[in-house]
Amino acid sequence: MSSDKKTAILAAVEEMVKGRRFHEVTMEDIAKVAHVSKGTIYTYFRDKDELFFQLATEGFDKLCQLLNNHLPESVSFEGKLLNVCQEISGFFEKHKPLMRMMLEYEGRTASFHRQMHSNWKNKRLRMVQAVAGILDLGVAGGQVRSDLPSSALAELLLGMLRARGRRMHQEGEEILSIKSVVEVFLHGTGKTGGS
Amino acid sequence: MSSDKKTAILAAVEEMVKGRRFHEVTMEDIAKVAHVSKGTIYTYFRDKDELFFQLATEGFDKLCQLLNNHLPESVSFEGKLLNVCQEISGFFEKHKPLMRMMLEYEGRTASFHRQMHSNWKNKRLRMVQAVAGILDLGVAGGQVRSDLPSSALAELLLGMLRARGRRMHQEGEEILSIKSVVEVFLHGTGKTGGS
Amino acid sequence: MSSDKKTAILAAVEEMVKGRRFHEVTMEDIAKVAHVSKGTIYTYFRDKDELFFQLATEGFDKLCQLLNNHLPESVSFEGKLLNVCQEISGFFEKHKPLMRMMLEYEGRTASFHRQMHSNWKNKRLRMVQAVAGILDLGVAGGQVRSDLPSSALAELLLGMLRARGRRMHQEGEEILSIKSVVEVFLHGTGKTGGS
Amino acid sequence: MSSDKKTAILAAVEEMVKGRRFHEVTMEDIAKVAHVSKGTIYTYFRDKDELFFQLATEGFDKLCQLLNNHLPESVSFEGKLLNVCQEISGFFEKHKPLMRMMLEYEGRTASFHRQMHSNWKNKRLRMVQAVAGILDLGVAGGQVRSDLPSSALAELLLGMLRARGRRMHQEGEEILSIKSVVEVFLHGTGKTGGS
DNA sequence: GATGAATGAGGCTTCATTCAT
DNA sequence: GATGAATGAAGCCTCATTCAT
Repeated sequence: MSSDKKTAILAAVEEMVKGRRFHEVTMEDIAKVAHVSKGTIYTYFRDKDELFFQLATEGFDKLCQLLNNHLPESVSFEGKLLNVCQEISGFFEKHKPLMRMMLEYEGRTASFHRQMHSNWKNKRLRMVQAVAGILDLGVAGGQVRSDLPSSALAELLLGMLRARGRRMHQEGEEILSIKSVVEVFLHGTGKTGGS
Repeated sequence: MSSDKKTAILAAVEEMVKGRRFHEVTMEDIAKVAHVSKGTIYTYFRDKDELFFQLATEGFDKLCQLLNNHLPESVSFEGKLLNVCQEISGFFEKHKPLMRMMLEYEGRTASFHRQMHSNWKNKRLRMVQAVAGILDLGVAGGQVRSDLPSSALAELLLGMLRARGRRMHQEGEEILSIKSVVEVFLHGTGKTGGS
Repeated sequence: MSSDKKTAILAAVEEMVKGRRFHEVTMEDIAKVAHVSKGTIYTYFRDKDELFFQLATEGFDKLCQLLNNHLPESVSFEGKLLNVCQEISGFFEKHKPLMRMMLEYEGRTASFHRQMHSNWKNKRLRMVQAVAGILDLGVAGGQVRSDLPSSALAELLLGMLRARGRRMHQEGEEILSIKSVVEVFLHGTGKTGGS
Repeated sequence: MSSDKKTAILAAVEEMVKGRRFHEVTMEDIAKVAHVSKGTIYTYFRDKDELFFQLATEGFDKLCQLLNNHLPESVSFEGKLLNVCQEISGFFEKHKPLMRMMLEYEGRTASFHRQMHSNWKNKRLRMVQAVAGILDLGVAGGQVRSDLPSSALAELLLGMLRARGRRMHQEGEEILSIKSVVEVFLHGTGKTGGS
């Protein structure tokens, strides 16, 4: 039951972060949306920063879980990779404001408890490793080059997916499919790169 | 002379945005760093939001200027693209906190003057088009596939560069070079993708 | 058993009042130090004010008890008075923070239950009377002047002892002994005042 | 003009401290009584503690000033001492709540800026020395014993005056006059002590 | 009786903004 | 145009108190 309230609070923040910046979301409003009292928030979170940080961190956890649970949906490596990218993109889409928030924590060394920062780095690393793990399958199978570290390639792939998520829709129309992104990632933009 | 103060104010904000979030940078501090009075800031900017927004917007302008001025430094398309990517990466590196700030404005439909938002979209579009313009050279020269819109590819490339900028350094060591990123972009990660 | 808890709570407050002011001692902390739950405190005390007030009041009771129990330790009046003053000083020393707290209630007509205030006055009066009772022995024996009310003289003596307690130690060294205070009280500061 | 507001704020606090404890006087109320805005208080005082502390400290200053200005009102030492004691008592009477407040700071080592505490000790010392200075006249003139430090005697005298101030009035009637206190101080309570 | 999670009024403080000089 | 003292709305957070278990 106690965990109920914590969940409700986090959900409220995630909801309110849409279209608002950190300082535009007040504890008062969060309490109202979460249907708890202001004081209750402080039972579960030391302060506003920790609350937001925990939400951001949870994003990584959820994504990791997703990646670990949905791996074996295809036999071929390319199929697996596409599946994974679709999951990731869906997650980005669904948690867009959360993602934005998480980005805001990037490189923020100051203004945070030391423990928070290391926590952040660990969780992010684990998420990237989950993607790199998929790419390693491709390396083993000979479909992915081995001269570059798979974690670095994973970062590039994530960067592409994020870029796609940001801009690849216009007035409801999809400009660039996930399939295309994966294709570009695997074979490049060169003329001969088509499948 | 009046323009001097405006510049000083913007410079102060850019300086202070390092490691601080919007609500952690106060008008008082800005005035102190810019060596102007608090009231003077309001001579040049309607309010704090406009001040920050103008700074973020200026980032795009500067990058556009950079891209337009430094195009013809190489003869081959690949060389040109590498040059451009190096410029962009350098810019990202130099203005990292600014970039983070700009991200905060992404997808923010609410809480902004209507004019601000359209201004933002225009400037960003122009920046992407500047990159896409380079890619068009490659399309014309046959080095880049034409079945995907060049602006979309430009976004992907920018996403990769940003991802690299975020994580590709560890303890001073470069994990992934810009050259590698361009290579992956042009030829993909497939085994045969090497140049 | 129930009285045990009440005692523990009062002891906790006395402990915590050292170096902290009323509003710096929280019910939460008291509960923790007393090893009871927050709610339990309200079983024994109506509210925080009553809790603190009862502690302050207890101080007078304890002192009265002390004075009544230790009277007949010397035959001569001067000896008795010295004994009493030593007891009082020791008590002041031991319960210094409590004494400070009690001062806070002096002259506080507002913000208190009517009953509290009269309770306070009664207890204080009884304490002063205990001291005046000793002085009456001196009056009867001809060692103390009778033209001034003994209760008034008792107040003066208490004031001197309190002043001594506050300042008469410096880096462990005793500047003014209790004996000297009693002597000044009895014979004044005049040149011929020595015994 | 700026000093005007600071004075008004301090006056407001002194007014409000009557019958209220520290935590019962709110910044909101102070602002209201002083006819300034809440924010203005923070232009002149770092926080609530500093505000109250400065008021308490000012008490010593005022008293010192008083003592230094009113010395030469009588020729005889006894007359001078009586005059001084009357000044002090009047001051205690007038600033009773302030005095109580000042006492609350006694022995409070924790919860204060280090500088505050040393400031406090200095000011108090100077005040006691001002009284001791008078007593030194008596020592020089042979009216006051020299075997006890004059500063210690000054503390005792102050303690007596404070005790008198606290309790020597009852329903408008004066129980113990200042003259009597001085007399007791000079010649003691012994039978032969009368002047 | 005991507990401690929940409450929410209210405190302190900050800070964007104004405006008289 | 420049200044910075003054403003006061509004934010974060605390903590005395209650009450269901």
